[in-house]
Amino acid sequence: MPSKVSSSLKDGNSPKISEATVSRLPAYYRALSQLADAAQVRVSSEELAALTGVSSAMLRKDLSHLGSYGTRGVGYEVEFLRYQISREMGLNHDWSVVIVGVGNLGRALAHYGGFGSRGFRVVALVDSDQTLIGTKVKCGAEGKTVELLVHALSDLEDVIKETNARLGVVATPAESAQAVSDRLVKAGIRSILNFAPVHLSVPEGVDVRKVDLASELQILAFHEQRKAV
Amino acid sequence: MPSKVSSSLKDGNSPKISEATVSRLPAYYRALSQLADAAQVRVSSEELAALTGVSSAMLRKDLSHLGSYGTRGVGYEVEFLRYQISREMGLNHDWSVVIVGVGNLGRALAHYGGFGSRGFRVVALVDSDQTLIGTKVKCGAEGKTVELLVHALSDLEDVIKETNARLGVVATPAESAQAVSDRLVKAGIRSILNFAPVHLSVPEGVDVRKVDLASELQILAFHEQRKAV
DNA sequence: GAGGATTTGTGCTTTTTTGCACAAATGTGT
DNA sequence: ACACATTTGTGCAAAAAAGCACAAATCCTC
Repeated sequence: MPSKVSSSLKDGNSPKISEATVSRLPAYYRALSQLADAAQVRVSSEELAALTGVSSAMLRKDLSHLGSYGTRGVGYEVEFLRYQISREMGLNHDWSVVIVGVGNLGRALAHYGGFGSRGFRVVALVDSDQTLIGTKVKCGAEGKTVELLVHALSDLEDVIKETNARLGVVATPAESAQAVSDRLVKAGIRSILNFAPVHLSVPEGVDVRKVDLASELQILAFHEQRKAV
Repeated sequence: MPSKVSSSLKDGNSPKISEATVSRLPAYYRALSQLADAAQVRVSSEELAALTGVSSAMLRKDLSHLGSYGTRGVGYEVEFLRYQISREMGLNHDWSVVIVGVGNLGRALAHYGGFGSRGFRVVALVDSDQTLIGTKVKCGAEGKTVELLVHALSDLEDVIKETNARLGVVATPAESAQAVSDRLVKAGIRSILNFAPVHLSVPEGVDVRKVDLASELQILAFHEQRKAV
């Protein structure tokens, strides 16, 4: 409990880390994991920057916001830095994820191995399609697959309560996304990853990140068109 | 048709439109399509901003970069503005997409209906898995599904040449992503959408956009952790 | 056709993000 | 123990993005 004077910043122990930095931390974390797998002990800002596609100066500044974890003239200890980032981002414990919408995308997400290996566990699948409810879907990558029952959308609140899910993934059609989002929020979810191509309005205090596949292609198309002389 | 002098900007017809603006245009486009479907004729910056989750001032400034397509005191003509954006982004003609990697994610992307309806056509599937090569995979949403043959990775260059694909999607495991990217570039692809959790290095002139599902969850987890008091 | 109500387009300010350059700190070799 | 080669951490400058506020333009009513 922070009882100290909160300097001039928000609260006691969150030194306010910029959004741009936060969005790059996962890339650093991934690269460090890769280096650790290769049994590399130390890494320089230059090398880590190259692996993640940022400038070394930016990397150093980003990391400096977490603390002074490097050694001048030497570099960073791979394992130590990786741990510090994971701690800062709350990846030292698993996060439970509920996926709403078990269509093609929802199933692909459930299967996706990248989650499990990076601190996330899909604990529940929900859909409104009567032909899907009650069926079982394989979750997780090769290592440890689990079969999960598809629950009815009407049971959403109970499912969230029972599984203690903290993160919600919306993989429904655009039409139902806002309604699903509302129910997720009502059930206590305050962090949502939205794959539906609509903007979700949520109350203050709830975070939404949007992944819009078609938008990404459109942005590429825009630049591609400019290239053609 | 505005044939007037192009003010004092860069070159003849590319008035340099900021990256932040470009990244928001797809959202405007989608919202306008939605309004058009609902047969709405006019829209104010306030309304369109609400639909897309930006401030009305920012929306107006974004649109002003494309040209002066609104009418003061009235708003914007939905269809007209939609057309202007689609033209600016090159969505008035279809873009051919080749997907490399036909795993869970690749298949989900192939199925994904959002592409077809927004100017993109998946024209080729490629994989290195011998058990997949030669099989057929359904592409596109309900409306018009097409079955596509999965080609061998070794035929990548030919496939791209024959299908005239301009956009490449990398949906392979992290290990093979860089090699695939290199070959896409060598085959003439200059716009890549990367779903593999690695940074792709590409030569000057090639654009890469990255979609990292686990990263998105990690960013949410970071904020979620800060919420918990 | 004049006045009032809207709503866009944009100059200016503030904030955020990136980039540069170098001092401070560490290790090394003699 | 001392000069030297590295490499981090960071103050400051530049650039990009976001936000504010209001003049300009349009429509509507009487």
